[in-house]
Amino acid sequence: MTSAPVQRPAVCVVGTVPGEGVQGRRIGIVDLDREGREFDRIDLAEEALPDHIRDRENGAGGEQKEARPRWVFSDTPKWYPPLLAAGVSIERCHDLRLTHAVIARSELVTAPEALRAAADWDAAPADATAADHAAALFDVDAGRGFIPQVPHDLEAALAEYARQTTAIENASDPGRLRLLLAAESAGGLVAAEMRSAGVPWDEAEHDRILTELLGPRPIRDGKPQKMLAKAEEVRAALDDPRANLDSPNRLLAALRNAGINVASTSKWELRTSEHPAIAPLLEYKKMARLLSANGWHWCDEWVDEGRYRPVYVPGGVVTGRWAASGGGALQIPRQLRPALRADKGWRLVSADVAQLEPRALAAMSGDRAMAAAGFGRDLYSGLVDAGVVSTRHEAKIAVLGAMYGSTTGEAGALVPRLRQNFPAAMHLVDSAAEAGRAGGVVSTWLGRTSPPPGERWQRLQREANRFDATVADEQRARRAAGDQGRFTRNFVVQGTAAEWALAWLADLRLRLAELPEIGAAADGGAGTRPAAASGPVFSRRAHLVFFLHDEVIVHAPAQQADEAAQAIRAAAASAGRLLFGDAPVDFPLDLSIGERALKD
DNA sequence: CTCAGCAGCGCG
DNA sequence: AAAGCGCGCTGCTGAG
Repeated sequence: MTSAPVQRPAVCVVGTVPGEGVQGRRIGIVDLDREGREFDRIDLAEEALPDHIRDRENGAGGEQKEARPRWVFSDTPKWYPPLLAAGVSIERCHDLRLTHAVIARSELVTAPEALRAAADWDAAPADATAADHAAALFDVDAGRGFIPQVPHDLEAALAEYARQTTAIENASDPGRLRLLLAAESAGGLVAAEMRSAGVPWDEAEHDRILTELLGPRPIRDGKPQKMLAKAEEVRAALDDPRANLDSPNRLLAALRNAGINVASTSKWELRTSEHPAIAPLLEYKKMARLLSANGWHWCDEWVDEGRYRPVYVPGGVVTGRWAASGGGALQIPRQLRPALRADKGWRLVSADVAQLEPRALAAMSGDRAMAAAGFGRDLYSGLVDAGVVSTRHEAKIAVLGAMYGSTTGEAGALVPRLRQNFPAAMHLVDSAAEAGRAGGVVSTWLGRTSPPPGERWQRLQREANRFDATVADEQRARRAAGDQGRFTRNFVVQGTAAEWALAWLADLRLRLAELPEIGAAADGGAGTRPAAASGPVFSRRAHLVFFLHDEVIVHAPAQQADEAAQAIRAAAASAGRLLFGDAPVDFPLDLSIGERALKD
C-alpha cells in the first residue's frame, strides 16, 4: 500500500494524455496545491479512473473527508457520466467550459484578453446524443452541422485552468465570481446526476391519462379515436366536411368560409369568436398538442424502465438558466404531472419558490419596502395589503410588467405605482433597461454579464443616425433598442434568480449526500425497486431527480422524506444568506411530500 | 427529397 | 387585441 501523501491536493486536473497503450486510452491527473503549484502527476488507464477517483473521494491513503479535491474537468458531460455509471460520485468540480463561458464575458473580469483568445473553449457542451453519433457526423457532415467540442487533453486543461485562475484572482470581486463559478460547476454535476438517476415515471398512469383524453393508443401512427371524433365535431360545426385542422393556412381559410373573421388560428384570437366550431376546435388543438409533444411516441423514446431521462443543458440560456436538449424537460405539461410517481416505499418531495424573481429583485436592489411586502407570505398579496394595488391579479400583472418592461395595457397602467412604492427595485431594472437601449451590457448579482447586441443591431443604429435616415430606419432602430432594453432589464432579474436557484441546488446536493444510506432491509425487500433503473449511486438515499428554474423534486426513501424536506428548506435559507447576506428577504417554499409530485 | 424558418403552444 | 422576458419541440410551409 502507498503511504499517506505528505501534501493534500486542493485541485486535481484531469485530462487525456498521448500514448495509447495496450490497455487503451490513458488519463493524466495533476495535483495542484492551494497556490496552484503542481506537486504530483500520474497517469493511468481510462478504465482505472473511476476506482482512482472513488479512492480519493473516500479518503484512501489518509486523506480526510475535508480534503476531498476539486476535480477540474474540461466538460462535465464528457467525464462524469462514466463515473456515475461505475457507481462513483464526486463532491466538487471545476468545469472549464462552463467557467470559460462566464468569465470570458463577465464585467468583473478585468483582463479577459487571454481567455477570449482561447476560442476553442468557447464551444457547445458535449451532448450524449451528439456523442453517440459523433463518428457518423464526422464522416458524413464534416465541416457542416458538427458541434465543436472543447479540448479534453491534460495540457490544454492545465493551460486553461491557469488562465482562468489568473483571471479570477484579478477580478474586481473574486469572491462573488468564485461563488457563481462554484454554483455553476455544481449545476453541471447535478444535471449529470439527475440524468443518471432519472425521474420515476409511471408509464401506466401516463397511458391512462392519454387514453382518457385522446382515446386508446392507435395502431401504427394514426390519430386516436377521441381526436378523430373531435375533428368531426369541428367539421360539422363549420359545415365543411373536408376542413383540414392541422394546417394553419387551410384551417384559416375554412374558418373564413364559415364566416369566422380571424386573422390567425392562435388560441387567443379564436377565443374572441362565439362560433360553435371554436370550442371543439380549441379542444382539438389541445389534444393534438398533447399527442405530438408528450404522447405515446414521446414515452417510448424518453421513458425507459420507469425512468424519464431528459438531457439538461446547464448554463444553456444566456441568463444562466438551464436549457434542455432532448426530452423536453422544461415543458412537461401539468396534465402529465400525475405520471411522476415515487417507487414503492419511496416518496417524491417537491418544492418550489413562490415569486422567486421579484424576491431576487428586492434582495439585489436592497428595496426594503418590497422585501417587507413579501416577507413570510405571498408577495402579491403583500402588495395588496400594503395598498399598492387592489387585487392579487393586479399585483402579479404589475410585477411581471415591471420585470419584463411592459409599457401598455393593464401592466403599463400599474407599473408606475410600483415605481412610486418601490423606487430602489424599479431604479435597478430601469437602469438595466437604459443600459441595454444604449447598446451596453449589464450583470447579475454575482457577475454574469449579458451578451452585447449583435452586428445587426449595431447596423440598425448606425443607419438611423445617418443624415439621410428615413422614418422607417429610425423606427427600426428604436424598436431594436427597445427590445434590447427589455432584454437587459429582464436579464439582471432572471439571471440573479437563476443564481439563487443554482446556489440552492448546489447546497441541497451536498446536504442530501450527507444523509445516511438506507440498509438493504429498509430498501423494502423483494421487488420494490426496478433494479436496473438507476445506478447504485442513487438507489440507497434521497437524491435530486428534477429541477425547473424555481422548483426541485427529490426522490427519497419514505423514512428519509422528512429529512429530505428539511434539507430542501435549509438549502433555500442557505442560498439566500450566501448570495444576499443578512438582507431582509426570504424565499419561502411550497413543499409537499407524497407518492406523486402534485403541486397545489 | 432536404432543410431552415415560422407558427403555435408547452414550461418558468 | 394581445401587451412584455427567457426557452424547446413539433409539424407545416415554401424554397432549393
